[in-house]
Amino acid sequence: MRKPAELRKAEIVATVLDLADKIGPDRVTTGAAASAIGVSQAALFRHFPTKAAMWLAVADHVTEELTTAWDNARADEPVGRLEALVAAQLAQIMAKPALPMLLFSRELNVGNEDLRAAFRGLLMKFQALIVTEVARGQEAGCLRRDLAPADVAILLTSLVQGMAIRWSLGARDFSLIQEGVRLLNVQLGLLAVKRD
Amino acid sequence: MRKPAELRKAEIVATVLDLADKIGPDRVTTGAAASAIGVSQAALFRHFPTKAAMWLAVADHVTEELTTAWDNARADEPVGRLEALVAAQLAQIMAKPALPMLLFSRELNVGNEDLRAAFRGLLMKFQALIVTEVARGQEAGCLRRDLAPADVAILLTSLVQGMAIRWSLGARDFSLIQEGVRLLNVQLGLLAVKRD
DNA sequence: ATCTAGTTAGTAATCAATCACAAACTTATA
DNA sequence: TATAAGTTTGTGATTGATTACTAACTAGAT
Repeated sequence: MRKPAELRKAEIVATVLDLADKIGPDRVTTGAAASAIGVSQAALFRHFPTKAAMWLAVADHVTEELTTAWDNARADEPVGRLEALVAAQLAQIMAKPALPMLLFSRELNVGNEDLRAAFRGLLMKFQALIVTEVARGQEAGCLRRDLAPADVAILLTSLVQGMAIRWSLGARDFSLIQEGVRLLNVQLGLLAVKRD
Repeated sequence: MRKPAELRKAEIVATVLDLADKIGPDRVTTGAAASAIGVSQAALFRHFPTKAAMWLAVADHVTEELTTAWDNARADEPVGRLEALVAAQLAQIMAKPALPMLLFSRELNVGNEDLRAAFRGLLMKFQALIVTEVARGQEAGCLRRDLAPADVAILLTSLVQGMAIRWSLGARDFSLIQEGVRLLNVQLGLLAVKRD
């Protein structure tokens, strides 16, 4: 079945990401993706010059999705926004379990330098959002002021990554977002100004 | 050059791990390993029946190295031991950057279920060591008692993993062990009983 | 003389990418 | 409106490279 190129491109991107979830990023061959879509393997190269270009398109798509998820994580207090940001990130990882694996995939780590740069940029952007909100929380007087915002941000984003790894490598038998938010609140409790 | 099988086996294991550091776990082909050693590709199959068996031997080797590193991380107080354990872990990762990547490698995640089990066991063992030491620290009165040791352990191991990811994806332009221990102490400061 | 650790020279499988070509859609003109 | 011309999206067959693994043979030490 013929489709306009725009639609087909989007379909390829979605399928590559979906297959990456199911069988792992490095197992996604052009043949596998094509047969999952229902076209010939050669058809993919009508829309992308190389397989690396397909992955870059996937990165673009993920960037958009993550960015809007971050934008939608609103709250009136800085601490609430921190929780919303982390929850949004965990939700995205749950929905697309390939994301953590992609960071260590062969595709990203060898040969596809642009893909690597794209995802590094994403992580840095998230980190920057957290730093901003931590600083705001300190100014508002709800977070301890004796720690550098950048250090606090590393503690918080590390928690996200650590939870993602536990969930990804394990049997995925717990709710990533539920456990993640619970432990985030444990950490935020440690970071709150002491009221006693 | 002929070598006794024992030596050659060890050489193969070391070379596979070393190549994994340099070019990534999934790029280590039998041909690449063989030519790095200086023998023909077929020679490897004199010592291991399959490539998967080579990786299992690598896992055994890593298990031994990590275990002795943990054993040598001694200290008289629980908090000092926590720091020593984390420092030892970070040092191992710095020395063998393939370790985090291996967790998400294709080799481990598809087909080689034994390899996956081996590394999952290693992670769980480390986690258990941390839990034990946190509980001891709480009993000794140097760590806050209002948190579950398992939760605290997740915060600490997540920090290790988060730092490893930052270091691994970035330009590896900072000392993983130095920055890691610094941030560990920030976290441990948050967990210490308030003396004021 | 007999293992033992090696070799050279293969195999079958898998993969990304290319090729000539065909069908379906679009546009312009008679 | 009908149709010719051109463009877009597809296919099947194939290629060349790479891979893990095997088979048949060989040099050297005990």
